[in-house]
This record gives sequence, C-alpha cells and structure tokens, in this order.
Amino acid sequence: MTTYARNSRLDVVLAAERLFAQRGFHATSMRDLGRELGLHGSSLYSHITSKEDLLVEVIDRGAELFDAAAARAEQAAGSGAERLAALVRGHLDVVLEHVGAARTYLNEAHALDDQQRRRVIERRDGYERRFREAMTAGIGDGSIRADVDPRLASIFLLSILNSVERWYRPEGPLDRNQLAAEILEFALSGIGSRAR
Amino acid sequence: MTTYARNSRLDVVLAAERLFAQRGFHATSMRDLGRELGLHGSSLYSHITSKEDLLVEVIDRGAELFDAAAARAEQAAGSGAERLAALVRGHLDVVLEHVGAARTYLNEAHALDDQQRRRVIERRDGYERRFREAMTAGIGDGSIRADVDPRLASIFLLSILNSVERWYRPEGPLDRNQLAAEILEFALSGIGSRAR
DNA sequence: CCTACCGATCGGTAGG
DNA sequence: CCTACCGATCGGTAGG
Repeated sequence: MTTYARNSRLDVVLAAERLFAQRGFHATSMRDLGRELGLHGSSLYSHITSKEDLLVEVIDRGAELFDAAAARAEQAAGSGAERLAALVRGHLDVVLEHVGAARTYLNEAHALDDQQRRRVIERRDGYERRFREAMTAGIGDGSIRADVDPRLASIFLLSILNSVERWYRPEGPLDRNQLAAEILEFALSGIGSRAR
Repeated sequence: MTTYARNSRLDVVLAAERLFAQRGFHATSMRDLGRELGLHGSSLYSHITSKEDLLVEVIDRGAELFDAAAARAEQAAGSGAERLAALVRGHLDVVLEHVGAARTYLNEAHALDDQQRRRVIERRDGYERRFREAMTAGIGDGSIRADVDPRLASIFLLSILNSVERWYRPEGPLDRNQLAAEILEFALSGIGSRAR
C-alpha cells in the first residue's frame, strides 16, 4: 500500500482556520489552501470531502474550544461575579490562543447551509447561557446588582469579548491579564461617576 | 437619444447594500444583484464601473451616515456623559435605519484593497475619537470616572453598539429607546453590586 | 438595458 | 499526492 501524505488531515484543518479567518470562507479557494500547504488544490480531497465540510469542522473546533474553556471556568469556586470573571478569562484565552478557529467560528457561520448554521447558533446560545447563569447566580449571592437583566448583560459582555480579535494585538502595551481586568472593570463598574 | 434606465444608480447601490450585508461581498455575484433589480448582471455596468467600486460606494455611504449622526449628536448640550448618550442614540439610529449600509461598512471592509481599506479604517478611527473625546470631556466635568481609559472604554462601548445588528430585532420586546437606555445603563453603571 | 460573448477561476472527480 | 480534466460560474466588454 502506497500513501503520499506529507500533510495530515489536521494540517489541512489548521491551514483552513488561518485562511478562513483572514480572508473569509468565500474568498478562500481550495487552490489557496493547497498553496498554503505546498500542494495542489485537488490533492486536498484525499483529506476532506468538500470545502463546506472543512468549514463545519473548523467551526465545530472553535465551538468546542469555547465550551471546554467555559466548563473549566465554571469549576472556579466563589461568587457569581467571580465565576463570570473566570468565564471572561477563559474566553480571552481561546480568542488569543486559537485565533483562526475562534474568528472563523465567530464570523463565518453565515456561510453554512441553513441546517448547520442553526445547529451552530444553538450551540452558541448554550455558551451564552453559561454567562447568563453566572450572572443570575451573582444576583442571588449579591455580587451582581439585582436590577440587571442577565440576558442583555450577557449579550453586551460577549459583544465586547467577541470584538477583541478586531483590535487587540498581543504585542501591544496591554497584556492578556490586563485586558481581562479592563473588560471586567468596565462590565462590573461601568464608566459613569456616582455624581452623574 | 434613447435611454433604457428603469433603475437609477441609487437603486443599484441600495440593492448592493442589502445583498452585501446579507450574504457578504464575495458571496454576492453581479448576476445576484441584477436579479434583485429585475435585470441582467451585465446591465449593471451602465450604472457602475466595477463590483469593487460599488463596495467602496456602499461603505462610504455607511461611513457618511455614522459621521453625520455623530456631528448631530455633538450639538447636544450637557455633560460629557450626556454627549456620550447622544452619540449612542445616534449610532443606534444609523444601525437600525440603514441596516445594509451599516452592516457592509462594519463587516465587509476586509474585501477592499489595501489602500481603500486603510482609508476606511482611518475614517473609522476618526469616528471612534469622537466617543473618546466625549469621555475625556466627561472626566473633566465629573460625569465620567477619573480612572477610566477613554480609548479602551470607547472600544468596549463601540463593540456593544456594532454587535447590535447581530442579535437585535426591532419587532422584539425591546424598542429602540429601551435598547439605548439598557446599553447606557450597562456602560455607565456596570452590573456589579457595590458590595462585591 | 439586452444579447452574445470572453478568459479566468471555481469546487470537485478519475485514475494513477 | 499529482496530472489532467470537467461543467459551472465569475466579473466584465462590445455592440446595439
């Protein structure tokens, strides 16, 4: 039995993460992807069955990374606000360590067909629910203000977190811990003075 | 002189706003665009010179709408925090009344060539600066907390505002004024209790 | 605004 | 993993 594989299937998925995240799914051709790995576009089909499938795989990997980070964060003991802080740090870890998968997951789901897109959106809703639940717990234990709407507040906080990839540069003045601290300070204390 | 125009150039731009926003620039073909207007893809070229130019025009329209709204908002008298509130309401007006132009401006600039993209990003920075300046003014007049970093806080607030199109539905339970109020409450007061 | 095209590129297959 | 393709579609032009 002869086999020609210089690259593994994982190599293909990782290259797809990079290119889908940088240029977008529709702007990335199979030939682009092949070039990234030093082989012909048509050769990719010995590793995958279609370009769509590849997108599904990248996006699912992204979803999995976020879910796993959230599961770890939820083991943090403490108040609801502290659990929320752990969720924020876990989210940033994924965004900063797996840029490609995270960006593709966050920005390219619209390229999926209806069924797959619905599935991904439901999974994303499940992730958002974990933020909501931490806030609800925080209202219960007094660490979060009682008049907060956990659904809206989760959306606002996740909007901040999911936009980080659009502007944050790790080589800039702000390190990851400072970034997390700044986001938490903004979300927990706001920017208005008492004497407003 | 005979002319065949059933649609104006503006019709083409408005159709492009819709489709570029819904499917993305690369996923929209000139034939899709023609179908939207009831004519052939090739006929569009009597109105425009290239698909790229059309994207530039849509994006510039989006930028113009945001800049104009900010200019109006800045005429609001009052504290820095109040000017910031006016900017927030103006931003939401654009996002909700010009969905297509706003979404294309916010999400499709990556499809521009380097030179155009840089120009658009610079213009976007100018818009962000207006938020920063309102915050700085607020620190001066005591309406914004003195320890706030206006640059980061502007990014966080704009992340929330620019993500609105991803989840908000006008026909839902929250009207536009309530949405603005919720965002401002989150940004100004945060969600943490004093006894955290 | 339509008809009739153009060369280039797309995702993907057959066969080795 | 390569070679040699395939039909479909792309942005765009010429000429009326």
